[in-house]
Amino acid sequence: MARPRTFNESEVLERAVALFRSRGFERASMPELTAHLGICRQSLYNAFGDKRGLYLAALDRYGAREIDTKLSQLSTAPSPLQGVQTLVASWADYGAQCPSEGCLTITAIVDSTDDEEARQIVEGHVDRLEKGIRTALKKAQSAGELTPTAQPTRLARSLVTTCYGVGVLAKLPGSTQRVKAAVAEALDRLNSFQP
Amino acid sequence: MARPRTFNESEVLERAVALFRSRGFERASMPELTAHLGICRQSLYNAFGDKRGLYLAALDRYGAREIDTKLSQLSTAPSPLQGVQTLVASWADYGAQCPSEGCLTITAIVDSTDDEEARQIVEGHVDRLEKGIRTALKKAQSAGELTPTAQPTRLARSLVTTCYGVGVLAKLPGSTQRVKAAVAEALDRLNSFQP
DNA sequence: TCTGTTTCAGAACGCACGTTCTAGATCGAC
DNA sequence: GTCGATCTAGAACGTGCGTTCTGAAACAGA
Repeated sequence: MARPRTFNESEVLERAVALFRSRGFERASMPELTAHLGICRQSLYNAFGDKRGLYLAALDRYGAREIDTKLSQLSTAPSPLQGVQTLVASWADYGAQCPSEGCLTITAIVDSTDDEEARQIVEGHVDRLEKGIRTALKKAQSAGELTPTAQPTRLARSLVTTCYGVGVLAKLPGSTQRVKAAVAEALDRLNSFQP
Repeated sequence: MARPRTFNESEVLERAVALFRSRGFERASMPELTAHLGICRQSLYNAFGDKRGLYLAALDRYGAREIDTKLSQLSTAPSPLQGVQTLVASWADYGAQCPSEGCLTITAIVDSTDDEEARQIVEGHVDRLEKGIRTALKKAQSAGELTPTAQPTRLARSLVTTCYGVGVLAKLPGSTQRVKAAVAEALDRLNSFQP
């Protein structure tokens, strides 16, 4: 009876993510969105309610995928500490990224301060990243990769802060060296707790 | 012949800074601006050209004042190292700030990616902060407050990144502990280079 | 084939925006 | 007092926005 959806909602969402990343929520207009998403206005409204609904869905999709990617570096590493090292080192890649591919989470933090729902979505992603790092650091400590004097919780919190600092400054073309330095310092700090 | 300006342009600019901080560039509408600035539309256009002109002026004013404040902590301290320590420690205050008082520099970095002029303004401020810290660290090293193994340039770059990471996460209500941890870690890292 | 939903293209809606214009009041300089 | 620029208040401009509506085409299930 009912005709199933013909367009791929997941692909549409990914394209929305891309546009929101490069244009932001306000500047990404509905005409632009429909053009890049490959579906007409009406289908978009049927699927996501309105522009903000699409944005929240894109925000959640982006954050989940981003954090998944980061955390997978922890689980696939030979050891917990090496996992964190790999993860932190990978942040240096942000320095070489195209400015139009900035972190959507950071964008949302900055200009969705008055959108409680958006805030909760991004806060969830940040928390998840921090938790993943903290867990890995605790494992590393238990495994003897870190000295007992290391403070996994504090370290994890600090590393997350560095991560988002890198995410912001990477948007400034002249910050390549800053990003590299921040990553190098974070790694040195981490390694200073090795026995 | 000519009648001098009656309103205080400096005060107007400060009020513009406050509104742009809490609302962002796009959301701060002209009616809102004229209401909060205490001058009428026409005067605003005469003085600043247009909305973007006012924004750039506010951005520059904010950044200059912000960096001035930070750097003054370096110059008034008993020693170069204590100056940096005081400066870094003060970033923890961001954690307790009202969300509507976020860093305008960060806002500009995030949603003025395609405004070359705005980008240059904020890049100048970031550079100035980094340079101030680097100079202080070099002085500290020369004075024997830091070991010869410390790398002032790299440290300064890393600290600036931490500063802006703190600035972003401070906008998330649940980040008080993260901000504190980042500051504490940065201080520990700094102090680890003391002879 | 029929039926009912989805998709499409595009027109149309109301609204808020940044900006410009008009006209009168204000006030320092001459 | 006169001149000329500045400030005020408010109407009005055009534009682009998000959204809704219209009607026809596409297409899966009965």
